[in-house]
Amino acid sequence: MGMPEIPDDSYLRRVVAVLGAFRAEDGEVGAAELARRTGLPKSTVHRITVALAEEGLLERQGSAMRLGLRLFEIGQRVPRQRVLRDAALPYMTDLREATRQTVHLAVLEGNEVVYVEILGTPGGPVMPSRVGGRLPAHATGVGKAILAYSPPPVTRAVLDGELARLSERSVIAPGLLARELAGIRRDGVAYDYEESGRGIVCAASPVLGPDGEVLGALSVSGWVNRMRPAGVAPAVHTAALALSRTLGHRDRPRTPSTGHVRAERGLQMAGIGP
Amino acid sequence: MGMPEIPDDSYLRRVVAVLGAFRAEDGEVGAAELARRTGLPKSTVHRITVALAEEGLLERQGSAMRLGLRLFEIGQRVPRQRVLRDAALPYMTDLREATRQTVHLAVLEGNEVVYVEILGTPGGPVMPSRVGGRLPAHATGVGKAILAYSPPPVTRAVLDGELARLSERSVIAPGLLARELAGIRRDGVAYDYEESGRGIVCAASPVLGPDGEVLGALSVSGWVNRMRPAGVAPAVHTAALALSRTLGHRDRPRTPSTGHVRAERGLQMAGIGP
DNA sequence: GAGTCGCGTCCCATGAGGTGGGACGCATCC
DNA sequence: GGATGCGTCCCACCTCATGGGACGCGACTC
Repeated sequence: MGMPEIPDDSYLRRVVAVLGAFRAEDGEVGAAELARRTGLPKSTVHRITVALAEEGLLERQGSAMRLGLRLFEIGQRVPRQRVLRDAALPYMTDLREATRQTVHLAVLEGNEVVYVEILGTPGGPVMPSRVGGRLPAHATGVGKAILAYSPPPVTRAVLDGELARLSERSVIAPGLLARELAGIRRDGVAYDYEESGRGIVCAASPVLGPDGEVLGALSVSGWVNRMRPAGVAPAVHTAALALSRTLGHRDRPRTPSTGHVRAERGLQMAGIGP
Repeated sequence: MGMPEIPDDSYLRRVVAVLGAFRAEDGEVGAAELARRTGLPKSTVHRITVALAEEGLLERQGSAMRLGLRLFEIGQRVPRQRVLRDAALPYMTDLREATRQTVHLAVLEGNEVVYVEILGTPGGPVMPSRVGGRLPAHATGVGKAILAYSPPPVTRAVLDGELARLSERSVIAPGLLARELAGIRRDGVAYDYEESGRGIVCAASPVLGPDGEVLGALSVSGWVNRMRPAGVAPAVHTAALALSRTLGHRDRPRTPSTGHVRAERGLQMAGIGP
């Protein structure tokens, strides 16, 4: 009866668990705290942190430790974010210049979006988003834009999963969300009316790759009483289309099932680099 | 005779070696290529990459693999870059606005600087620097600014180490470099006259923390015939001083040995928060 | 079409090394 | 002084990483 103590061990899993135990807010953390967060024996955490520090992935200041700079270096080499960010940055600055609002660039990972770059504005609202941070895809503008152009299995997984609410206006009804995604596919623009946070609205558009696959999304966000989503939508849409084109996209954005998709080749946007 | 085959194994070291084998330029890499770069047996690399993919640190597209988005997420949580970057960004945009040149933010790691943030300009030169990339500290403006305010042992290690040349004007004479660092301590500004790359000049100033310890450096770079380093120096110096003040620095920047240094507490800039 | 090369994958006997409960010293707090 | 938390270290057990080699595959060459 019952799982035999979870056979799911392996050294690497524990190491990653320790690294993942560091939260975005905290700087230095003690070994005991890490043991508590990971559920690993104190002794094991101690040994792992010592080993990680030897490799430079962790920095030890006496007995307190924090994530090492080497992790930042490696993280900046991740193609999914680097290629997209490098290509998108000029368009993002244009977008901020034109709209005077906060500009977001995000990609999808599972049921969530990961923010790759954010260009803020001096007087803008404090967004719940952080570079490298995650938010439920269904409750954000960028997330809905990506989901609308994702392969059916991906979209279905989100619709069938748990739809958490970020604010009282978050759309958490699967049917309603599915219908909204259809509308986004038709317009090429997704809206967020205070669904990700109080007082924050947003317009977003998908960024498509060479084979019509969605790579991420751009968005413009601002205070509900200082920005009209429909007003900035053309700018966001245009910027996303232009960015898609520089990334090699040829067709007009359509339903993923339409068009001549060469799915076998995958993203293969490897050689774009410097 | 000679080293007995390097007893220096350990699983973790190999795992980190595999992750480090990914270069900034390349997107997807094969297992055989990784084995070649790391010097590890093909069989070992295969097993490690499979394990890494299970943890999400690597993404496998068929048989090709690339660094996973999770590494980017973790990398963005590294305090050394996050706290500094968040605090510096406003000053950096001001600096770019005022000078219309490329602005750099970097920290020291060993004998090299790691670039934390770069604000480029449309018409500016292509710099050898990349966010998350490394360059020899002694051959860059930011590097010399940091070294000038670093603890003696750190500076000595660089002076005694190998001083590689990035260009024909790189300062690679230890004595000359030491004298230049003394001048930087006096002025609060470091210059780079085509020492890091052809046609590129730069002015840099150190960013100091609460206890007078150097956290990093700001710089402004541009074409040698379109920017006068001495002209932008006051702006860079001012921005660095202002940034240092927001980070809790109280005294005027002096030689690290001067002033009431409370070194025991270390950086401890943990709680500055999100 | 036979040969060759490089690739990713898988197997398996060996032993290196990760495991974790527990002990220890040390601070801090009541 | 007792209690609680911390980081560190030890050591007998046994899991699991090791890497040489075999295999199938596709892409070339002669």
